Amino acid sequence: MAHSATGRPGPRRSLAEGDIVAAAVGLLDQGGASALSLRAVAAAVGVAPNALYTYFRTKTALLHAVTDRLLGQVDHQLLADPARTWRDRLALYALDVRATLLAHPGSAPLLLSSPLDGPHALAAGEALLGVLAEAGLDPEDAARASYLLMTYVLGTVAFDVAELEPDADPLDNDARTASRRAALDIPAEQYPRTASQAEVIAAYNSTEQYLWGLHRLLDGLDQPRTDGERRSPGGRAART
Amino acid sequence: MAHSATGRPGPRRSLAEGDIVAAAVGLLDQGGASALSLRAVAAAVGVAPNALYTYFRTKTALLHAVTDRLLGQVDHQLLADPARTWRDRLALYALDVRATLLAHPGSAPLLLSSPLDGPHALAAGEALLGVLAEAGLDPEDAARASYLLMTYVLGTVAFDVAELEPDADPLDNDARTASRRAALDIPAEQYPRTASQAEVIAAYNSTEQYLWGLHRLLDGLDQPRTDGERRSPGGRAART
DNA sequence: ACCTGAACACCGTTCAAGT
DNA sequence: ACCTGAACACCGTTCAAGT
Repeated sequence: MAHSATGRPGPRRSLAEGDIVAAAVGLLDQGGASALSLRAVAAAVGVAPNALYTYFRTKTALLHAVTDRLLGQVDHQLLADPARTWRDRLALYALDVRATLLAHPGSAPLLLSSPLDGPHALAAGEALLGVLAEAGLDPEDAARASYLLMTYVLGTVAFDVAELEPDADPLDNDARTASRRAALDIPAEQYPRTASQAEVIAAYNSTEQYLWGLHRLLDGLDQPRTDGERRSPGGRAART
Repeated sequence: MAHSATGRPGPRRSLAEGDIVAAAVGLLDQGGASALSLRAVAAAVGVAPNALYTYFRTKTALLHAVTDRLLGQVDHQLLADPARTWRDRLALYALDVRATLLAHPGSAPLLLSSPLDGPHALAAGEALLGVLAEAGLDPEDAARASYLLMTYVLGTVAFDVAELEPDADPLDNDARTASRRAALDIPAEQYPRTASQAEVIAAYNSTEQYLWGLHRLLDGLDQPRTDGERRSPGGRAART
C-alpha cells in the first residue's frame, strides 16, 4: 500500500481530506460498497483507523464527501450547451450521470442516502433549474421537476447496480440483460402478462429502457396539466 | 424476549421461516435498518445466530424475504377496483405503497436492493400491467411503464427515508419539511434559482410533491409519443 | 492539530460436533 | 434436519496518551 492516494512513495505529504476521499473512491471502485470501510480507507492512506476522525466526524460524513466527489465527475456543462434543445441536453446529461455511477459500483445507493447538499450537487441542481426554465416551466414547477428527474436517475441506477454480481462488468448492459433473461422463470398461468413480456423485463437494465422512461417523464413535463394539481391554498404559483 | 415472534410463551413451537422474517420486520420497525442483524434476529427468535443458516443461505436471502413480506402488506386490490379510473387507481396504490414503506423505516433502501421477484412482487407487477393495458398502452409499453412507476415510487421513498433522523416520526411529513427548511442554507448569489425555491425544496418530502411527480409521469404515459423512441432494429412492438 | 495503541461492543459466516 | 459452542476475520467508535 502506498502512503498516499496518489501512489507516490517517499515521505508522506501532510494528509488532507481530499486524499482520504480519493482513497475511499478507489476502494469503492475496486471492491464495491462493502470494501469501503473506515479501516480499509485508513490502511490505504497509511494511517491508523481512528486517525480519520480528525477529518470526518463519522463514517457517514465520509460517505457524503465521497458522494459529492462522484457528482463532481459528471460533466455539468452538458446542461449548458446552447447548441442543443433543452430536451437533448437533459437526455445527454442523464446518460452521463448514469455512465458515471455505473462506473463506480456501489455509488448509487450511496447517493440515494446522501443529503445531496454538497457543492457539486448544488451546482448541478442550479443548472437543472435553468434548463427547466427554458423548457417553459415556472420556477416552482421547475423545482418539483428537478426533484422528479433526480429521483428517476438515481433510483434507476440504484436498482440497476443493486443486482450487479461482483464479478460482472458494470458497463456491459447486454451481458447483464442476457443473464437476467436466463434467470427469469415466470409461471405463465399465474402471471400471463408478466410472462409474455419477459424479454422487455430482462432488458430493464438497458440504456433503451432508461431513455424510454426519461422521455415519458419529459413528455409529462412538456404539456399542460391534466390532473392532480393540489396547490397549497395560500396562492397560485407565479408564472414569470 | 419471547421465544417466538408471536410473543406466545411456553414451549417453543418448531421454528419456521415465517417466524424469522416476522422477527426481522419487528427489528426493522423498532430500530431501523441498522438494527436488523442476524444476531439480533436470532436472539429475538430464541436461537443461536448460526441456526438461521438452516433457513437462509445468507443474510441477503433473509433480507429478500423481508422485502417480499413488506410488499405483501400493500393493498393490491386498489389496482383492481373497477369503480375507479386507471389513473385514480394508480395514484391510490402509489400512496398506499408509500405509506406502507414509510411505516417501516429502512425498508425502502432494502427494496431497492432486492430482485423483486418474490410472489407478492410478481402479483403486484401483474396487476400493474393490467391497469396500464386499460390505460391504452400496448403490452411492451406497459412493461416499460411499470418499471418506470416502480422506480419512481421506490426511489422517492428511498430518498425520503434516507434522511430520517432515528427519533423522528416517519409519518409526520410536515414536521420533517419544517426541519428540512431550517437546515437549508443556500447562498443566493451563487445559486439564485435554487435559493428562490427553498420552500418547495424543503417540501420535497411532502405528499403533494409525490403526487405532483406521479401525475407528470402519468401525463407522459397518457399521450402520443413525441421523441426518443429507439426500438430495437429487429422489429416493431406488436400492437395487440 | 494530528496521530497512536488498546479496547469495547459489535458484525456475518464457517466448522466440527451433537441430536 | 435442526441446532449448538467456539472461532475467524472483520466492523465503527471511544478513550487516554503522546507530539
